[in-house]
Amino acid sequence: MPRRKNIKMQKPKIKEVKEKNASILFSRLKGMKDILFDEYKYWDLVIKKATELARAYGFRRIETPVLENTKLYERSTGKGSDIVTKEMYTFIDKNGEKISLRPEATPSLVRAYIEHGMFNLPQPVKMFWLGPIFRHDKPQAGRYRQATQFDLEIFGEEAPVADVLLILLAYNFFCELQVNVQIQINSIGCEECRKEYLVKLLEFYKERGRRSKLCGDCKKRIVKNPLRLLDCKEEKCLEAREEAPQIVDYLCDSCREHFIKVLEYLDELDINYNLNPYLVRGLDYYNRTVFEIWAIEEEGGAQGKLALGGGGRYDGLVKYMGGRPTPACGFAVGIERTITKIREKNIPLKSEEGDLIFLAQLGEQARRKAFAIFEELRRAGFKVRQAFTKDSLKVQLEEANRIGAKFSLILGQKEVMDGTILFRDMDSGIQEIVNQKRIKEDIEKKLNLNKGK
RNA sequence: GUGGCUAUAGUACAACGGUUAGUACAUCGGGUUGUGGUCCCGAUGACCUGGGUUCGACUCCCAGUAGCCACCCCA
Repeated sequence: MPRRKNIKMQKPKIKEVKEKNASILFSRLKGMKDILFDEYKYWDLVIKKATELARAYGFRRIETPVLENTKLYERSTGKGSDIVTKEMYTFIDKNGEKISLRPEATPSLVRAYIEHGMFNLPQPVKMFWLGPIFRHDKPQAGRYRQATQFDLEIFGEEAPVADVLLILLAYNFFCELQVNVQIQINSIGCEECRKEYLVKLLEFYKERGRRSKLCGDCKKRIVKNPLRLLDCKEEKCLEAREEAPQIVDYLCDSCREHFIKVLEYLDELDINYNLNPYLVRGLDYYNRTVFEIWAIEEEGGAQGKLALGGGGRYDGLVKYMGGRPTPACGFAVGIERTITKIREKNIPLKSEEGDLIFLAQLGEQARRKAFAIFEELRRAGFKVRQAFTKDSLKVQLEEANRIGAKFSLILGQKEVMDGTILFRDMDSGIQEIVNQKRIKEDIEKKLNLNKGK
């Protein structure tokens, strides 16, 4: 027993599982998830939709390494952000370099834009990205330590259309997957107007002792990151917030104009949005337009403002990261959360597979022959399935039934002898004997007949 | 980091302070030797770990661990 204690202390993540023969198995790490067979149909659907839409809007795919230098995130995501201070998987590489598993996509994409001289490409550069991100957060509903994001970025376009294009794409993504969402949108202005606003905001909180009524966190925020005061969900803070000045009233002329344009487009496109003066985002690099995509609760679900995606404009980041001054904006969608929503709605998914044909065999000789037939049919483009590891016909037909095969081809000793094969209709159970040479033509004919029904 | 709830076969759930811990689905095998979907029969398979209370704990208590959920934050 003391032996086990030692193991536990050295490798706290390894969980022992008792088994008959006392072998040790390893279980998943906290917050990590296996995607099993049945769930994959949702992934296929969502990823296909994401890729299709991104291409339709002129975005091109890019992938970046899972590991990056930690400094990349410290500089872009922000040294003060929660992501960098407490959620990153960071460790020292064998060569002494401090590296991190990517907690989000944007920094890598900014890096790639600069590193590959993409400012020499025709602007704007529109890219999409699909892959895992890692955050050492405490897992709960819709939150994993490894999550998958669908991310889009537009570099080199200052016009409000770029913001709108992203929102439109995101919105369509969810609509077409039949997930009801609402866009939450706000503008947090540029450095100039935000500065002015923050002065007003602080004044407001100092008045009438409002400050003393805030929750502990907010008392810290007031010094460190006052914008986030608007974000707090504590009741007393919500109360104080009610009469607080709103940033939209303090935007400078160009920021206001930009924001109004965005909203005008959204109105015209009939996108369901909510102008949310309290929406600010946690990452340091945003300016002007910020938005989140919230799932609309189906029924009675009082709370649950689960963000399915979020993004905004970050005009200063590329320059800050060492590139040329380049306006940019982007957004990310959480794939796992999207899938959760789709599953909640119980929308029946059509299976991607078409008409399946099952090839059964009986006896060693038949099995050899069946291999050849299988290859021939497969190469001809038929969707043939088999269970060559099984001997009994009963088991094979069970399998055929399980996968929903339209027809089964049965090849036994007798059929091998006289060059025929049995053709069984799985719905009716009617069988006929067919010449092996005519299999393909016959399948074709039957499948067509079947469609006619 | 803070708080709440839970812990029984692969999955979903039961039960009990005491002797063979049930049920459903799944899995495997059978219902005469070459025929699936229904039905019938059978088999495999579980009490998170440690301590305490007790004559006796899967059951009660405590701790640990894990999972779920909420806060925080976010996708």
